[in-house]
Amino acid sequence: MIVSKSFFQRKNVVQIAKELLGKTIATEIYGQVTSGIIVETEAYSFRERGCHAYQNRMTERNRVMFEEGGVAYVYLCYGIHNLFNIVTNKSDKAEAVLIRSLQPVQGEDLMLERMRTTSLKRITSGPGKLTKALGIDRTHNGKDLMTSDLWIEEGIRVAKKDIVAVTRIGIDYAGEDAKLPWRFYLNDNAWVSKH
DNA sequence: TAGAGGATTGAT
DNA sequence: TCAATCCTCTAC
Repeated sequence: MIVSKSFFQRKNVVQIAKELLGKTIATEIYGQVTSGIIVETEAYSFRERGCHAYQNRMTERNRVMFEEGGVAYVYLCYGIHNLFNIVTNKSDKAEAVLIRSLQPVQGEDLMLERMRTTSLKRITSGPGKLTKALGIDRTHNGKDLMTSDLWIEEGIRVAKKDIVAVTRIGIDYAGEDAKLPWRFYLNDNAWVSKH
């Protein structure tokens, strides 16, 4: 079952980041489906410095963060990697959840081909890697997540005790906000990004 | 319009 | 520990 817009348009981005663990993200490109279970996420809000939209600063890049929840925010990081976020909350409340790691479910062969490797190990364990494995790039920026080529589905049930909350990665510049425990992952899951 | 740097990754 | 790599943002 596809996750509906109302799920993403709720106010609490941290809660949504937690609840996304266990759900499935899928793409269909040239008729070929690849998908994976979300095992690691991070929350971002206009209220804190780690966020591109901190203090409601809108730029050409982060414009879609100000749209209604349920669309994709994809941007290029370090000139090399596409990072995939799900925009949440109502319009003009710029919040999003970064998807950091997946556990492959469907289309493994195609993922291996895209990653130019023969081992499934760690193939989607990292925000830059999972976009490449699923074929997500900036052409998906602003796309509605209920469409036929990029969507979120219900997945596995996750127990609260299996969710670990820690600080986010790569936002040292955010000062005190870098200490927020807004990164979530499934305990003991082999597909979580290393760090 | 130039210059700096980044929500990363993989090799050394 | 460091380079790859290029787009975005800021300041001039």
